[in-house]
Amino acid sequence: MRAVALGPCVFLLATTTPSIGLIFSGRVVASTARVRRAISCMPATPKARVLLTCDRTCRSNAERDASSSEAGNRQSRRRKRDEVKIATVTAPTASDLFICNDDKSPAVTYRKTRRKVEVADQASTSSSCALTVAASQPTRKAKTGRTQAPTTSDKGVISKSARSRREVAIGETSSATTEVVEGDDHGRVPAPPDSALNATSLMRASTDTASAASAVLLHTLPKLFSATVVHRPSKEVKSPYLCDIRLAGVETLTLCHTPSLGCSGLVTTGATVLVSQSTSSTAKSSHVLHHVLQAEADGTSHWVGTHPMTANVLAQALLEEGHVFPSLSRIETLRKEVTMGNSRFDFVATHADGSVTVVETKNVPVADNFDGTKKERAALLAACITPPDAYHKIAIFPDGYRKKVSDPVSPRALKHVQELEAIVREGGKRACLLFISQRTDVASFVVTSTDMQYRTAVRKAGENGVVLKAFSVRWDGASGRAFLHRELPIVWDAEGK
DNA sequence: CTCTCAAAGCGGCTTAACCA
DNA sequence: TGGTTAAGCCGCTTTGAGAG
Repeated sequence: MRAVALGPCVFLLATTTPSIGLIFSGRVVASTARVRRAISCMPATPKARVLLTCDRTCRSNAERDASSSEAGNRQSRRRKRDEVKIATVTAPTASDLFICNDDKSPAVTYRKTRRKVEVADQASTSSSCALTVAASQPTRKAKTGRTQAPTTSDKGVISKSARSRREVAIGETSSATTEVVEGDDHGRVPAPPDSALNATSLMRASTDTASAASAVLLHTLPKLFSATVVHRPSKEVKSPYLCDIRLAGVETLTLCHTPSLGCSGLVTTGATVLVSQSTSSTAKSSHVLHHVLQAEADGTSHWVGTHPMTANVLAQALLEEGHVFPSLSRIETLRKEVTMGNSRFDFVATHADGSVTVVETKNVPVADNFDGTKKERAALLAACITPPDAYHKIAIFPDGYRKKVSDPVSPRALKHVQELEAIVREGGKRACLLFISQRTDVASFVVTSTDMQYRTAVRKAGENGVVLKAFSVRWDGASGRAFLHRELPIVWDAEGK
């Protein structure tokens, strides 16, 4: 295959045999992996059109699944993957294999680069339609897409980011259809007029996009809907991963997936939340919970991101944009979910100078004015200690349920730290523990003193060379946009060191 | 009190199967 | 035989129920 000679052109990716191929000028010339490599060889191409489709004559995955024992979830996921897909990519990279479009929804989102692709001329046929790229908020429908299955040649490899998300943020227009909750620099939003927190009242249209435009956009979620948690776990399905919510303006209860479960007490009865519609046809719930509104004593409130997977997406963006390692050479490739030793680490970054950094990300949803046990807090209150500034809380990790006080909150997290330290000790690689707090009311980060096993392990790892970083992220309410807020200092003692 | 199990959803990895 | 994909497995996340 003459990959380099392809130039700006129309790619047609189609399954002809059970293999997926690249059709160029109507002829199958390559398989998926070769397409990836072909695209990676075209850095000078300003724009290419990509059509992912499926030859219905071949035996589909759905048919295979129907005859297998595992017919449920995967069958649906693969059926989606087999649907016709149309997309265009600007300055294509190896990771720009596009996904999922159908004739009802012209919008396409590629999950890893989070770009939205729109069909400019909907009247066009699939083989000749003109397509344009728009860096704006993906639609809910677009999220249904999935990437093509990774090939053995380049599993999990994400190419260097094609362009800065900062540029994307600046280039955004006001075309987004969802209403926006604009907060101040702390991400605070004003309290509603009545005492009951009503997210709908907070979702006023934005009149000032300047602050958002100058910020570093890290991620954009699909359209979000306001709701209130009624039961968790759900009364209908007794899984801790599901809750009953009441969507704004809807009387009946709706089943919602809560991937972070109770999120240390944040997602509880009465909580105001933002949810997206589930895109899985096999999911038991129709919606997925993303943010919870945390009220402050002074009447303001903050959106707190609770979705643990989003923390990884945010971490990826921070890594790719050079915010985590500003003094190191840029990251060339970023592999996700890489198994090393007995653990699987979130990212392995290869820098331009050939050095390698192993990164483990932790979502830090919890923040408080005080890090300690309930007993210690009661003692402080009894001593009439003045409450600290509500907007200078500490992001605290970990904070979770445990059976025994002597147990670590998260044995896995402890294992990860110890293995990161081992990686540094072996030499040849850098290791980093990256904490992501999806809230803006925090001024610093601590590893909780209520889990001394983990705290000691992290501190020891840091002393032995593991890079410890913490960032806070500002969520723009219902617009679903996440911006870098600040890097948080990691505090170990009362002197702030 | 302690331990085990299960719950939903996502996505990477391994192995088997298939095709040119 | 080499290349590629499908199928299945597993890790990850937190909490509550039930058994011993």
